[in-house]
Amino acid sequence: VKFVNAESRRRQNRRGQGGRLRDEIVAAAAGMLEETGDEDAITLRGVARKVGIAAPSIYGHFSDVEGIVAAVVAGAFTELDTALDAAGQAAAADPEAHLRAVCDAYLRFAREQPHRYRVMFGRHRAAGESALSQPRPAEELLGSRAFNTLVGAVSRRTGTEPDEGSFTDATALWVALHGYASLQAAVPAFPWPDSAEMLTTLIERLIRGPGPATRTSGSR
Amino acid sequence: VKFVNAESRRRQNRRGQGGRLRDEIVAAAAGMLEETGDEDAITLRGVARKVGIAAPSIYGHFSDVEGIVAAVVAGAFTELDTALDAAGQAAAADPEAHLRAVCDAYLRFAREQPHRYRVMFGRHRAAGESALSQPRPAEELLGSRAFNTLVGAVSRRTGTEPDEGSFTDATALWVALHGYASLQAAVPAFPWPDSAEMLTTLIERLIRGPGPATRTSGSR
DNA sequence: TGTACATCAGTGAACGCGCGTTCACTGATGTAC
DNA sequence: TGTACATCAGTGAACGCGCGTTCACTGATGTAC
Repeated sequence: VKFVNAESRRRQNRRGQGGRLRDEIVAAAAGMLEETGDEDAITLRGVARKVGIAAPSIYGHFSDVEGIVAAVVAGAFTELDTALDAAGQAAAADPEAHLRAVCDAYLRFAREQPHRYRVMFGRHRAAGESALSQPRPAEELLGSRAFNTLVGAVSRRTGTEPDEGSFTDATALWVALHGYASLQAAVPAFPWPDSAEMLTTLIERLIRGPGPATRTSGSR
Repeated sequence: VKFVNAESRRRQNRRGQGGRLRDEIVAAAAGMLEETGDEDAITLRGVARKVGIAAPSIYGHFSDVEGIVAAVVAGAFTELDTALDAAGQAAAADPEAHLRAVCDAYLRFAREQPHRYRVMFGRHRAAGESALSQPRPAEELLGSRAFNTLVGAVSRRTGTEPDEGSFTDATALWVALHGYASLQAAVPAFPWPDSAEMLTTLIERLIRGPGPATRTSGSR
């Protein structure tokens, strides 16, 4: 009996192509998105042209253009996860600096790749889409690792185990970070505070520090 | 001398058309956007088909499809302004309820017309675009009336005149409202708090109440 | 008041273009004997 | 080791489609005399 199973049926990459062409397609699409600023500039023929292959060659790797965009988005989420982790580890010593570094990395990611960031969160997914029909766990979890990094940073800062409170805090912080990043890109004419100032305001107000959990929140 | 000036050169509407057709075009485009969820479903031929006119008839009112989208966006901003004002006036008595009503109206607008809302703030405008070339004051100020309504509601709540502090507070609140509204639409699988709960959290933490301006903000 | 004329909002046919997709194919790679 | 064959990633030509845009036009409306 030879090594015959589902695993060994996979084709090996020929002459460096195969798996590599797939990556080149995704990279070309990501480049076109960031250069043109328009996700509809990602066309099957356009991508093929940029990669230097014939248009039908795409079909060996993606069944349609939506699949390419999905791969671009998935790659961007992986990069975001990595960026937040790296920033957090670089400032692991001090909980306050740690949280701030993670938030700062989030804003930097959005600022440096505005269009990829926009496509990550700008397309409205249907509510039941991921749950019904095909269970696509990878897609369902997109961004959850980054969010967990944020929850961890928040709970370290508040000096608690990750719990409901740090989840609520991290949600509020995420919402504010996303709002700042996307509005700043969409409405550059607004007199925005710079990101350092904004981060100070948001973290100070949204995240409970360690110690007694009292908070002055208005006179009522 | 007859009444000859720039004003009187304007054509009068023929048989109810003219100005009315322009409105029908914008309404059809807005409907297509909200129905399909895709701003690129707004094509010149598609809009003409929906209105029931020949495609070239559009050119009498818009020079290109981008002009139609711009009109849809401008109309949406006017509606948002109106909605926030109306909600504020309906709850004018109590400053806390007033602010909450304005924020609630903002979230409701985004929830009820998710795609129009997305297009309002989802397209990245170039930084110098509005300032350079053609000065388009109307476009430059899109959304500023709604923001001013928010600043006013915040300063009433904090019991101050609109100043730098209420501007900062309103900015933080806007950022959070936008982030919540757009992320909820983009990532419906996330376990979002409902909007009442989210509003309570955000207003409580981001807006200073009246009275002594002390705030507990962590131990450092 | 009547008539000839100017205006102009909207039409219908036609165009060239880039798109996604299909199809039979090519030719290098890897394998069975 | 050598040879015939199977595999399959990628090709090039061709298609039908919806698009934006042009052009000469139509026909109702309003106006000058």
